[in-house]
Amino acid sequence: MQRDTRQRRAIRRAFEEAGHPLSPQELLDLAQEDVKSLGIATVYRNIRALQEEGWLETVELPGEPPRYEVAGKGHHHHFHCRDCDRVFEVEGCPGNIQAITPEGFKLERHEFVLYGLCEECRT
Amino acid sequence: MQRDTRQRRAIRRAFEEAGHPLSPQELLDLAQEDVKSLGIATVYRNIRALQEEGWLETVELPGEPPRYEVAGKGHHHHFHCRDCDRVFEVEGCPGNIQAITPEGFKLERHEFVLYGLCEECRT
DNA sequence: AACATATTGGGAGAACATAATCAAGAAACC
DNA sequence: GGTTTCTTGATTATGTTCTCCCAATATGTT
Repeated sequence: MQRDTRQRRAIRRAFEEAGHPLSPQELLDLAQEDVKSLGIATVYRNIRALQEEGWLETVELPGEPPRYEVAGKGHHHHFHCRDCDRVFEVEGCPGNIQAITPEGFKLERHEFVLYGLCEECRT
Repeated sequence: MQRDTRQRRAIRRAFEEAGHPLSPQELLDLAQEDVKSLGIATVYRNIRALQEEGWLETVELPGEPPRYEVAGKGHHHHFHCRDCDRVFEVEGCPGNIQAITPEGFKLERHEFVLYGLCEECRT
């Protein structure tokens, strides 16, 4: 059976407290505040386990290794800060996507990525 | 000075005839129709040269290695076919992007990626 | 507390994309 | 045509991300 370890708790907590998608390295850094001995292998292992469990979802952005976020948030997009490199959630969705889909193509889903400076880095 | 080689001609021609972004491997396959001995190292070398020259631009899509397309096309987005894995250009741009940008964030640019089936794969 | 076993940490290593190396070949110029 | 030197092709190396392995450790159970 699945055990409730300090490491797994720290990892889950990091996601909940961060409130935005985390890369494995970001996750390691945050979770190490709870469990300083945490290793990167454990991070990857738990990311996989939490994904299979349906608790985590993958966030893929152009030219970036995957990040992960807590699942079940409903349709949203992401904002990537070019300064601090963090990714934030964006509510809502711009207008008529079907309208720009090429003739004859079947649109199934879409991703939208905003770039710029987050509130903190803007100053 | 820069020499005009069969390989370089084949690579340029592949981009022009394809009319959509190419991965290094796709480029190799296409350009080998002209120059069967073409090697992957030459492909990467010429991609870099053509980029520095401003003739090529990088197209980054989520979770994918970069593709490249002929530069100077003006603002557009991309459609990724889940079946044939090819990427196509999409004209136009959906509505009000600033409207969904989080409070206090500075929006500088955006990417938009459509997914589904291209005309050929739809059948 | 003692046991059974899931989990961890750290290092080795697989997988992938791309860059460096270098001898051989091919453009450009005389 | 001969020479110079840029370019190529094949191989090897590199960087990155992620997985595997295994002895040591921690958890849940009795």
